[in-house]
Amino acid sequence: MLELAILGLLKEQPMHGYDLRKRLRSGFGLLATLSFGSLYPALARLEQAGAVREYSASVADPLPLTGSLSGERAAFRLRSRLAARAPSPARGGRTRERKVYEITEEGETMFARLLGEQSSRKGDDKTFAVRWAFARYLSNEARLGLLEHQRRRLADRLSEAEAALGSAGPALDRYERQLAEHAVESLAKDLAWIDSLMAAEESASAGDRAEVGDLEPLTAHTEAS
Amino acid sequence: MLELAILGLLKEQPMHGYDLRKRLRSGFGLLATLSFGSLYPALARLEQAGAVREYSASVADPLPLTGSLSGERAAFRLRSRLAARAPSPARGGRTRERKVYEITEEGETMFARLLGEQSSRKGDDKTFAVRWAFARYLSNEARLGLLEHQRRRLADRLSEAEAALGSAGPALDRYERQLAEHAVESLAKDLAWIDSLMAAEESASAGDRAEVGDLEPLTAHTEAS
DNA sequence: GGTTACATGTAACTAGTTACATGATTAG
DNA sequence: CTAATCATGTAACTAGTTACATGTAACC
Repeated sequence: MLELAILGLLKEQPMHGYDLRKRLRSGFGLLATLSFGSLYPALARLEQAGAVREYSASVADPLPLTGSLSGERAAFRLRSRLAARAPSPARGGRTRERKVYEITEEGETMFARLLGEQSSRKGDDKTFAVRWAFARYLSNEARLGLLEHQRRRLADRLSEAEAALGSAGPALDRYERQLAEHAVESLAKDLAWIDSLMAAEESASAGDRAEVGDLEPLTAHTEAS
Repeated sequence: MLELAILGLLKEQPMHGYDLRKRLRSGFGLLATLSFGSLYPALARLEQAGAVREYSASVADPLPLTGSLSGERAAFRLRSRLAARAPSPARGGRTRERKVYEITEEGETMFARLLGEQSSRKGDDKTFAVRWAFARYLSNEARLGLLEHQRRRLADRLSEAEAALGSAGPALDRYERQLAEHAVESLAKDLAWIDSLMAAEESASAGDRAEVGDLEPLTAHTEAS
């Protein structure tokens, strides 16, 4: 899952570890506690597997993290600029070695595989969150499949939680009951969220097929960005 | 955390592994996927540490999982009954070996330590959930401390998530935004839940001190079970 | 001159997972 | 008689964590 997230971020833009961690922590709320102790080994594994390539960089100007250049082109320009640089940077520049990673062709393949690989064992909520963050790389059908899968998981957990409240309910003390009730509420809300995403996907899909007029077309194309 | 949950359940009643797993899966929504591969090693570790004691049992009548006998007394009666049984059970009885575990004095101490140990590193939501399930074993102050700790964690994550939506918001695609917005909503809801628990604790605490009349005493003693 | 943020990594540990292996009991 | 459920366990693996170790650069 961490691999998927790293590859997805590197797909947008080459980055070094420290920035990757910042993006991972803020971008996906659920990876909020990611530490270097897991990030760097993960990068090493990805490099070993040929999914990312690293070039040591000693750059005077920081990487354009807020830049609008997209993917491959940004990487290419950055490499060119780095290659053209003198080995000893100007005084006041950032001389500390930074390993900048970029995704390879193999990495792109791996990313696609990890993103699509939904039926297999892996399936916690964080994994779903990471996949959904990169849902733009999926086909409409794959997105719907992902949502259906997650919906089933949540529905199962919800009925288990409801059953637990129903059967063991009277025997629970106030704290256990507070916990069980909150679990049910949270799951119900997550489920409703998934349903809203599915509705949005379905109307977007209907819109794509230019079938306007049967599914409240007002909401079909108000999607931003 | 698994250790804490196991000890907490065994504190109520001796049990064997299979039942322990059922209780863990249904009782705490968050341990829903617990597998034997982690449960049995955990029991072995606890036994090694002297926190639980095991007696091989070959019982014809199933353990009274729904029984109303509490803790020590139930364990005592069960042991007595087992000791009095003939070694070869009647035909049709349950001859399969079942290892019934019970908590020891050392285990009680360990449970108390694990339950109170809040400031240390451990701190995911599941850990909080397990602790809250056993909140009846904590003092009023300890309960409030636990809630305050969890509140701080959630508030931090919420402001991070809000900041991410605010700063990176415009650059996010629709899927990333859906994710970020849902994260903010979920965290806000969890935070509100913690606040309601704190309010309930504070009024219960006020009620305990017999200071009626200053904190809307109507809600102070409506707590169930 | 000190604190904070940047930057990379390793070692030991925590806490689980899936897949496999085995076998008894019960319900249809 | 066969499938489901009960019951216990091991081996190999996954995916992280904290604590340690090291140093640079920017800010005040």
